[in-house]
Amino acid sequence: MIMEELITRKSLSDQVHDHIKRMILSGELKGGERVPEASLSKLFGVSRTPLREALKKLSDYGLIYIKPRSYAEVVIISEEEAREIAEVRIDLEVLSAKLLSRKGNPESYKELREISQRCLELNETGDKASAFEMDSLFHLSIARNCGNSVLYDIFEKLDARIQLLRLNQQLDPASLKNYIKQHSLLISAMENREENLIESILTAHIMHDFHNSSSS
Amino acid sequence: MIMEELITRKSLSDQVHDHIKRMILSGELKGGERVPEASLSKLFGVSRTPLREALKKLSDYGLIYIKPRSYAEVVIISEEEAREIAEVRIDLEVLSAKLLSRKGNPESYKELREISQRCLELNETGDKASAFEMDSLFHLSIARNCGNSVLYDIFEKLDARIQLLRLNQQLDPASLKNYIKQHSLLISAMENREENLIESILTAHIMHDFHNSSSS
DNA sequence: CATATTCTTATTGTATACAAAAAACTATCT
DNA sequence: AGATAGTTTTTTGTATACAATAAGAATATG
Repeated sequence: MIMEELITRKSLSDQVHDHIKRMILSGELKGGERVPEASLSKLFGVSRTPLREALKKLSDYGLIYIKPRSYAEVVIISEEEAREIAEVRIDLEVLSAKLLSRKGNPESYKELREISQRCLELNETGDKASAFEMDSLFHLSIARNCGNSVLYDIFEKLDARIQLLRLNQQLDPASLKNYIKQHSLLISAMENREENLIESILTAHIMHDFHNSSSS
Repeated sequence: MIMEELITRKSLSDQVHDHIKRMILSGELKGGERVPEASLSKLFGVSRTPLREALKKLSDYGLIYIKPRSYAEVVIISEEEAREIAEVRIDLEVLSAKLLSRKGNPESYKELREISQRCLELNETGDKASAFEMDSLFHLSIARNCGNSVLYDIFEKLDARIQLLRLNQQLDPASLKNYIKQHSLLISAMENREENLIESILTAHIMHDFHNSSSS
């Protein structure tokens, strides 16, 4: 993974995309804020061409809204859309988890346990943002290893908006700890190939995330 | 829908995108064929800028593969990926159909019946390509009216590759007629809110499509 | 003959310039 | 004050030019 970044130096477009994405997901760029090509290209020291491509990609990920011929702004996810995202998310993740459990690859479970552990540790240190980032990696890991790359690609895109929704989340470490601990239950259910259990745990887990994300 | 196209004249990027998409889905541009910016921009009489944006979008839809810094070509969907697409497709469509049946909007069923009817008629006249196009509209209509636009957006993207897979399909009108007739069964199941039936009909329907698409 | 190696060409990545459209502002009028 | 019309400014859409890189061809080498 690190190797890849070393050998294939990214295009300016991608670098700028990553940078702006981080700005949005960190809250530095807030919902509704404009994302003008000119000023941002100046800020990054690149021309409008790669910046424009970066904006297009951000819009694909649902992080900005481009109003044609006018301007682009960071999206504000409505209550309704948050509900829709959670609905699709449950569906896709349940499928991923079931597929992964059918494969039954021990390596995958090991990876999941490690991520889950790091998630707990980050929460202990009070770094909520990083803990959530790690939580996303947990869910992405399931999709990545489930044996369906088309599914992964779809979910990876959806994940951007899932992370965006969490920005408003005001959760005390105790509740978050509770949330993270559900990961272990899910892993066990997958290992035992109990598909009904997988579905109920994951649904509850995601709904927990959803209710905290959209409350504020 | 027609209104929209009239009032918002599309950007060159989008026009070019639509044009190339049609070229690919009609078979005019075949899998593996290169899609160079220079020659195509010349062909359409536009500059490389909008053409480049069109290619980027086509790549988002999974219709071309862009090899960074080198060239782009029309994708060839592997057997493995075709399987993955079918797997995700079943999952998303079953969810859409269930959601639609829970809403129970009569208008939606009316629309589905009309599309299905036109689908049959097109097959009668021997216009297989148009019949398939109409079949895509049938499935897209379910997703559009299911009450989850996030789900629709995802499925709409997947549909491009579903259509691409059908290019190799060699199906006699009788088998196709059989396939299209399953639409009515699905509509009934949705109207009666029999979710298990919805799932089994749709799964069989899509697998039918899948097997015929990936056989050649 | 197969395999490196160099050279040429094709193709993309990025910067820049200009035109067109929309947004923001200002002055005016009711 | 609020709406309206006209003007200015901002911002995007597109064309074009140049640089950098990869592909393909020609040439050398074992």
